[in-house]
Amino acid sequence: MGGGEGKVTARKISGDARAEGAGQGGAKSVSAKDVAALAGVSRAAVSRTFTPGASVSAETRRKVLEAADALGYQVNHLARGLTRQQTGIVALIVAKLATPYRSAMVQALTGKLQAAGKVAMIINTDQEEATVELALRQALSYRADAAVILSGMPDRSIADLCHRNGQRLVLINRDDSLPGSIQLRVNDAQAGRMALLAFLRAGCRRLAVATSCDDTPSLLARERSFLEEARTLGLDVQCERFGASGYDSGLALGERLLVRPERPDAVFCTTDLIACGVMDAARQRFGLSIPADLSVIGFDDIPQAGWEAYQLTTFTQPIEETASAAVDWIARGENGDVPCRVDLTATMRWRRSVRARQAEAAPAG
Amino acid sequence: MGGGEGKVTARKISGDARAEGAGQGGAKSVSAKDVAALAGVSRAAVSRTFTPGASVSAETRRKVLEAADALGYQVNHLARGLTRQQTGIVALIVAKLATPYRSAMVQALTGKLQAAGKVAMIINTDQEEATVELALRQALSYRADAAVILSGMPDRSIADLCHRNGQRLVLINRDDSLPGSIQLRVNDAQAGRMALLAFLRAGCRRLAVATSCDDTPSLLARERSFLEEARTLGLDVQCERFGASGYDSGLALGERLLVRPERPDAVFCTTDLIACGVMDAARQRFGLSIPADLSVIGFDDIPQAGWEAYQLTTFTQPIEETASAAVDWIARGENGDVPCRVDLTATMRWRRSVRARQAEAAPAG
DNA sequence: CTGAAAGCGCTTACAG
DNA sequence: CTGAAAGCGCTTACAG
Repeated sequence: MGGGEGKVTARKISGDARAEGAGQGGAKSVSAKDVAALAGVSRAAVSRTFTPGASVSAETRRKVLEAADALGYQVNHLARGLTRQQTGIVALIVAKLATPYRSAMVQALTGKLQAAGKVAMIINTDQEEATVELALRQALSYRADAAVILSGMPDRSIADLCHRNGQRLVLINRDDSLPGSIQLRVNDAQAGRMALLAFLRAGCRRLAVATSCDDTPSLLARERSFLEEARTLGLDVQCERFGASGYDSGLALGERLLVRPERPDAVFCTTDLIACGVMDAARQRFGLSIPADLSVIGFDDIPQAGWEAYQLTTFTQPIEETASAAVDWIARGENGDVPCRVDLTATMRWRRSVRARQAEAAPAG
Repeated sequence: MGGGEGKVTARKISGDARAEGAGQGGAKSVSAKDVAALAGVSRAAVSRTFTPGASVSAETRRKVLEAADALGYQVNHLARGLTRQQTGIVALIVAKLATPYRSAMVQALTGKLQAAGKVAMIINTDQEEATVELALRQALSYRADAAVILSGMPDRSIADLCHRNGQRLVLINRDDSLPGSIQLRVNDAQAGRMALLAFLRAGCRRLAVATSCDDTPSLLARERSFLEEARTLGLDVQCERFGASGYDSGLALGERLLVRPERPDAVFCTTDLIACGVMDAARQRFGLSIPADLSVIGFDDIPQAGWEAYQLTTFTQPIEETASAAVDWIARGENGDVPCRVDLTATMRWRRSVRARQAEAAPAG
């Protein structure tokens, strides 16, 4: 399964002797018992030394710490998790992790989780389908205190299972709300409307939206709100939908849209990646110039949107805020039978892909 | 710490009752004992049912499975890890996860780990410095079977601690070799030489390299090999070094290089991100055209290198192969007192940022 | 094939 | 403050 082109050459390195320490194979690690023995105290004493707020005398503590250090002792969080009611593990369930937006979110989440004394376990759902359920079961197996769902949507029964087992759920931009979970949402719908208005103010009249076939709640909300606002204003919008929401789809979408007789002069892309593709198609394949011939607005504000070659006007995802809200809720650990919802806002980031406001253009002929 | 601009509005959702199941707070999850009771068998029987290859009669197995399903039982991997000598957890130690190359590696690693029945725990070392050691200690706390180091380099003493505790180390593009570890390396040095030769064949004569101040082994090897090969051939190379290895540094590096009186006609960038920055600086700030006025070669083959706006000639990192090699070694679980090394190769990917071969140019005046 | 029992490494009332 | 003991949920020889 791992094949590919890079040639692999393995060889043993002779040198370097073996580590001084313990023998062969899966070495047993040092336990509290060992430390207790060396320090001349009880196992309980060493446990207390490593439990913030437990009562140990300074002297005992010193002896324990010394012995622990000498032995290289680390408290075993697995065993601790078995005893206490929580493990400190939080599962991040995610597909297509290498995408700019996703990886930024995962970076923020792992960093903040760490700062809060938790640790992230990542469960990759790229593989087979219908795996959100499997992922959640795996999280359950490791007794994760919580699971953060970045991709896919668990159905009710598995969510209930999590809830029954005390595993809390945070749903990022998913639409259902589930018992014992928190739902983090961004203002996708508002963004769609703002994009439309921005185009109109710029004097654009041949409107289009480019989106993918991934029907995530966010993408749908962006698309629909743009369309609805247009309908309200009695405007026509050409809508093209294709593939996954990546750069390549953007390229294809750009081609399809720009080849039309009624060539759009503005396109709202539900994703920055799509927008970059659309821009490249416009420039390289149609010789168009942006924003003079075509205005583009994206969503996400991935790093590439700010690159000189794009300078894309877009909506910046509140990644830090989202991650903070998730981690705070997890760390707070309230009983959470009542579903909770937090609304975050993606704010518009003006760059140079929308032409400057200009007088109402005469209807293009 | 998590502040920022997005406005946050939280509110409770009233509806939806509470889940039918267990009561308030950190619900206790169902254990093998519960299943055993319901199925009318011993705890050992349920354990065996979930242990591949253990001996259970079909009838017992059926009863157990039925009860387990009814109760929503999941074996507790933490408890299992306590008993068996391994937990199935592998720690990924990484900084700057949101970078294209890093996130692709993490995606590959998590996917393959999962396929091999392991699970990835990610330890983010963005925060404070000197945290590789802390990260490794955390991995030890969770009794990770292995730790994969993508960023930073642990010093000898902590590596020994890992080894003594039976935690195996995989080092991706780090230069030291450590006991009980595997070292995965890519042919950076060869790449540097190939890049130089490619420029020469294209007729470029005013050579430069653009790199960052991150002194990772890989970056250094790429830079040095390019420089040395040039020296061997008696050629001069302008070398510019700046910041971290991202797009912004590339922009700055491009400016610094292109403003020089002896303007380079070829620049080898130790990273694709830097290359994209250099290309944008060349085009947008100097009105240069690529490859006519300037040839560029990068390294990594991140997705953006293939975007129409760049079409960057680069070296593609053997990400899948690297991840496979790492996971195979981890899964194999050999005793590993002897350090092991695997050499992978990044192959050159020709695109359009190097001008076509041309007759030896008359020495530019 | 199956169950009783010991053990993995920790924590936490419970006495002192 | 401190230790002995029970318990967290599982697995694995050991007998049967």
